[in-house]
Amino acid sequence: MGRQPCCDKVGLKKGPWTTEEDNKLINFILKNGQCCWRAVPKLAGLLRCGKSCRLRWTNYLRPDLKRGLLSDHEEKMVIDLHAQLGNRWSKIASYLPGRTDNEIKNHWNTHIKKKLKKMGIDPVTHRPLCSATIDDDNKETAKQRESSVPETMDERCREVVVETPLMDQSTITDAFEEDNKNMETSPTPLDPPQVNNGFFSSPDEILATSLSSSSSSPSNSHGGFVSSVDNNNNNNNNVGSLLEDLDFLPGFDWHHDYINDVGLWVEDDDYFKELCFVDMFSH
DNA sequence: AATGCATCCAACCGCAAGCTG
DNA sequence: ACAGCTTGCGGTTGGATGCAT
Repeated sequence: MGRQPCCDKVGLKKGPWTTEEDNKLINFILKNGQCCWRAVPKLAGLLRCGKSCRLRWTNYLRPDLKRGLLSDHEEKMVIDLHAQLGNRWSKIASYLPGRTDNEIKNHWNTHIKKKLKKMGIDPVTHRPLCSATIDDDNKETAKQRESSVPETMDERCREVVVETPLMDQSTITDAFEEDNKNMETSPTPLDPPQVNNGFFSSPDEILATSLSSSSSSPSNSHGGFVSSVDNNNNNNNNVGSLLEDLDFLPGFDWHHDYINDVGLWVEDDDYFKELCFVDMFSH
């Protein structure tokens, strides 16, 4: 027995939504909440399938959605997250409040991908492009590598030991800032965190030193500062931005691991080694 | 003004995961 | 364990728009 289609296609409308349809859907969901998308079109008086209604609501009508282009900061987050998660757009979107997976996916395909290529970075692997760029013949290989993105930090760490290091994130940041000079600038979405003498004032914040350095000096080749911020505090992303701006540790680069919600100063290729260290500490 | 091309993004499609009986 | 159903995800498409010629 074959699979039933998601909806009875006969007599159902497809294509762009009209204002009238939007209003019907908004009114219905605001009144009844989100439940049983299959039943929504019938109850809301729409000639659409439930899937189409769900998509319209989640990608366009939801009141908590941000509109407009992604900010520089959001773009950087997307790049960092993509480096760690691959094409898991919904997962990436979950770290960007008010943004949808579709929006991020579109932005990636139309803007970021192009920028990275222009900067000589492979948008699939986030590593410097070789002389041969990824053409159609190599797409399959790239796909396979992407599908094998390790789940845990430990796995990622193990992999990195034998692989080419990732592109220096500060290079990406600089290039993006340069590139974005010509674009419309948007204000930083969040207020910067309070910092006293280079240390965070909130009790939720910690500063830790590297495992590899029995001394706490960040000048150790594997040394780094780690900052963790309360999940409920939206300032976490700004901590990274702020420290980036501060030129806090000359010779070190600021990285943010959005998945584990930690930021850290690292030296060149030590990015994932440091992430691994953070992961070890958190378990 | 007309045409062709490139770009963008909302919406669609097919598949897989998750849930329930 | 299995089948059927719903929901969610990621890849892809095609219409709208902008720009160059």
